[in-house]
Amino acid sequence: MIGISDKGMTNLLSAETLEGMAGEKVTLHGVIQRIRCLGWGAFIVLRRHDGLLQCVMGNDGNEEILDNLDVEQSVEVTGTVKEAGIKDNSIHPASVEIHVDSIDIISAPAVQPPVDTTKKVLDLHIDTNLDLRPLSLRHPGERARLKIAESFALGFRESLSNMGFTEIRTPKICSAGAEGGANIFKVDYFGRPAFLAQSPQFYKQMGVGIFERVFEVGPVFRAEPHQTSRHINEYTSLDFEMGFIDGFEDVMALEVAVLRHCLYRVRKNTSYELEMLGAKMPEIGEQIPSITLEEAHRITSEISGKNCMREPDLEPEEEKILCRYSKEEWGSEFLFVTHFPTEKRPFYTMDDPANPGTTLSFDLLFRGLEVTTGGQRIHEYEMQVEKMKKFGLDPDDFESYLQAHKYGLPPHGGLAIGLERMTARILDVDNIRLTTMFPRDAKRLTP
RNA sequence: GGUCCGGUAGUUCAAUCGGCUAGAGCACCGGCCUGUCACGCCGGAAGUUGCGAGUUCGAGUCUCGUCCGGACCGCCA
Repeated sequence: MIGISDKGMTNLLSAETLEGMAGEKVTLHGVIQRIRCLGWGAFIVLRRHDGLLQCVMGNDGNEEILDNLDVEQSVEVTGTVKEAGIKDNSIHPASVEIHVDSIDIISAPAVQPPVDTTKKVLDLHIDTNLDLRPLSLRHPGERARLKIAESFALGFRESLSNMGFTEIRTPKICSAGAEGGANIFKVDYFGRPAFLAQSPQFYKQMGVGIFERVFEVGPVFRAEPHQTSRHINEYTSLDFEMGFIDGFEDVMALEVAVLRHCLYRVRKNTSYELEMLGAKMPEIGEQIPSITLEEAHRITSEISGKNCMREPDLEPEEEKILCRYSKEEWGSEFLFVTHFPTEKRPFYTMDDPANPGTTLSFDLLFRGLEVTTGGQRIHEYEMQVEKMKKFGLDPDDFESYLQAHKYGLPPHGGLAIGLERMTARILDVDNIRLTTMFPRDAKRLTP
C-alpha cells in the first residue's frame, strides 16, 4: 500500500500569483504557443491553464536548445520572475515575464500543425476550424470564448443556488419527447424505442413538486435539419423552474436577477478574455422592457412597412428590428416579448384567462436573437389533461409525467436560456458553432 | 426540402472579356537582426485549380454531371 496525500500538490502558479513574485525563482509548465527569435535570443510564449506567459531566453550557450524548440511542445521552464510591460493583450500576466535559466522539452507533437495558431487572429474558414477543433481551440482567442461561456454558466449556478434552488440532473434518454413533435432523435434502447431529451421540462416540473425550486445545466437535443448560423442539434440549456409564483412575471423578474449575476460573473472571472476579444458587455439597467407579441408586431410593422400583425411568431428579421428599437427607445439590449399564441407554445403552457388564445409565456431577445423561452405552466391535473386532448395528445402516453399534477403541484413556471446563443451575442460571434466546443449539426458528427 | 453563393499551395485569399510560366499574405525551410509583442529584413520550397466529361487553337474561368461546404428561408421550448 502507498498513501496518497494532498500535501505538496503541484502549485499551478496562476497568472495573479506570478504577478506578485518578481525576483523569485520558479519552475513551471506550459505549451509553446509561439516563439519570436531575435538576434540576441528569443521570446517564448507559453500557453498555460489561465493565460499566456512570456519567457525570455538569451542565445549565449543556448543555441542548440533554442534550435530544438517548436510550437506545441510541452516544456518545463525554470527561471526568474522579472517585471515587464507587455503590450500584447493576449498575454496574461502582462506585468511579469520569466527570464529562463533552463527549458526542457517534455513532449513534442508528431507533426507540424496544419494551421497557424500563433497569430493574434486565427484566420480560418469555419469548416477548417471545426474539422481541426482539437487544435484550433488551442488558439487563445478561440478558447477564450469557451471560458466566457463557462463563467456565464457558473453565474447561473451561483445565483440560483444562492436563492434556494436545487441543482438536478435529469435523464437524457426518455420514453417521449417533451413537445410531442417530430423533431426528436430516436435511439434504440435495448430493443425498445427511446428518444434523446429535447428539454428537461417534464423533470423540472416534477422537481418543483420535490424541491419547489430546481435548475439544471445540461445538453438538449433537437433533430431539426435546419442549416442556420443560430441552430445546432445539441446545445447547452440553462433551465430553471420555480414553485409558488403569482404569475409569469415572477419568472421574468427572476431572470433579470439571474442575468445580472451571470454578467457580473463573466466580467469578474473573464476580464482578460473579454479584453482580448474586444467584447462589449451588455448592461442591465433598473429593468428590462417587456412588450406583448401584439405590440411587437405593431412596432415591426411600422418600422419595416410590412404587415406582421398576423404572424403567430417572431421572424428573425423582426427580432433584429425589435432589439434595435428597444436599444434606442428604452436603452436596453434585452427585451421581453410576451403572450405568444396558444398554438405556438407547448401543451404545458398556461393560457392567459384575460386574453383567450394567448399564453402566459415569454421570450427574451438579446442583440437580435431569441436567447430565452419561458412562462407559467399548467399545475392543475384536469386542466393539463384537457389541454393535452385539445392538442391531439393522449394523456395516457404521459402518465408518468402527469403524476406530478395528479398528486398536486403549486403554481409554477420557469425558463431555458441557450448558452451558446447567449455567448455568441455577448461576443458578437456570427455563428453559434464558434461558441460551441464540438458542435453537432446536420452535417457534422466529428470531432 | 427550397433559393442563392462558393470549392485555387499547409492555410487565408487573388487571377479583368476564355489567353504569357496560376500570384500574394501567413505558416514552413535557410540566412541576418540586443526587447519583441500580428517583430523586422533577405532568400527558398510549396499547385492533379474538389472530381468526371464536354465546347475551344487555348479552360481556374464557359456548359453538363457529380461530391463537399457556406448564407438565408422553411422549421425551431
